[in-house]
Amino acid sequence: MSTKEKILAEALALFNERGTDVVTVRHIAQAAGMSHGNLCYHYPNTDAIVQSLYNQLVGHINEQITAVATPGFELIAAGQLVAHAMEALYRYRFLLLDFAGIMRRIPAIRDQHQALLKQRGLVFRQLLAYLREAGLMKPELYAGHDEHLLTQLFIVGDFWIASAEWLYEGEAADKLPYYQQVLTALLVPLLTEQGWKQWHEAAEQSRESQT
Amino acid sequence: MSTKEKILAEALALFNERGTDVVTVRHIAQAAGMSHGNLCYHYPNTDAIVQSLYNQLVGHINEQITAVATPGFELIAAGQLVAHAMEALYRYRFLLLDFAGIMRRIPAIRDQHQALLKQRGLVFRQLLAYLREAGLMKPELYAGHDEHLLTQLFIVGDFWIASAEWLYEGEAADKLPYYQQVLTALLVPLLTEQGWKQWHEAAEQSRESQT
DNA sequence: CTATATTTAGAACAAATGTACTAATTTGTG
DNA sequence: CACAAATTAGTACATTTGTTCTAAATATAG
Repeated sequence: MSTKEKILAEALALFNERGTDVVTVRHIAQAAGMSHGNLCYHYPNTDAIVQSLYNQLVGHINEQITAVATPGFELIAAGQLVAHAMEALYRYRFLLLDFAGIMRRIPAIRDQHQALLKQRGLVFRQLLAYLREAGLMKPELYAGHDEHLLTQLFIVGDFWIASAEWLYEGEAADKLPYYQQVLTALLVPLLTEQGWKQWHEAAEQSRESQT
Repeated sequence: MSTKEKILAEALALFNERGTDVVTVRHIAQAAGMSHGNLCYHYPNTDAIVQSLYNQLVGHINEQITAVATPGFELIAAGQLVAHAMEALYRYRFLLLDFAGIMRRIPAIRDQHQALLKQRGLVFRQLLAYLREAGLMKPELYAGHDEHLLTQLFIVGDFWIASAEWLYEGEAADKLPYYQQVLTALLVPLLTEQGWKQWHEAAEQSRESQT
């Protein structure tokens, strides 16, 4: 493991445990077993480290998107993608736990994240159109409901982590599957009977693939 | 306005604007036009101020609950209550924007908030039971969906503020009504036809009362 | 091997911060 | 008015932090 990788790994652990606002270059250097002078040679300050970790996360998620992407959209593939994305997000959870502070301090990340969500919005609208075309989803409940649903998906998709960190009371191993269910449960009431059937089949197949 | 009130007011403005992690007793004292020595006489540190502001918020919301509470549950009253609570939450938005940092730093607030959400959970389950008894809401979609819905309501109910702060792109005046719609849209797909009708009437009445 | 570039450790310094303390001022009360 | 309690301003100091700098150590290329 290179020095830079070591720094990022230790910083990630500290950020997740203590929060970006209290972790300093000296803390990270101590955890990584090096002088803080050396650490500042590689990364001038903690913001640069946060930026690198954010890039790592986006890289991981993009990798998974290209790995899972198949010609012809499949509900099962979509489920796997969401599961992988949520795992990655949880490994870098400090980014969303300290969301406001990071967005304020590091404008580059703020701009990137806003762009990311705009792109996600486009993909989601395509997904909705496909599901309706295939007769799997009901038409829009009222004018503007799709927009509301999109916002719900963004909020739950980003901030389930804060809920998981402070309010979840179940088994640790069930945590991520539970919040994946919470997220998909946003769509379930909007499925047609046919969509409901297909969703059940996909859920069973994913359960089989786990065991 | 007493000195303590002045301190709390200035601290609230600074916290909302800059975040709790960068605002110090000296900043607050300067904004309030007093020495930081004096400020520390009233509140030993910023955490004590945050705690007081949290208590203020809970106080405001409880006031509104008792003010709106009427014998026999009314959907209109519930809508007003949600609107008022969201307004109060938005005035104290730093509490939820810096959620993780505050929960970590101030265990008393963490415990209070966890207790608050447990209580909210009980009220919500009663609400669901009432709505189903009155034939306004469909039965549970699948075993465990009520639990998922409750988690969705908690996440959106707390973290719509972060979304509103960084991602909302509409008119500022429409911000709170928009997110109130997003929140209620979690329940709309679960209403029966009768519930749908009553919800429409309530929405019209609230629109009339606004003008 | 040797020279050059890279990496590392540690010192140094200014600025900011939390906290405690003192003395002056104001307020309230008999 | 007198006097005690409270409020307020300002000072002082140890600690932490970001940042820069120097010199030593290590690695790399010719």
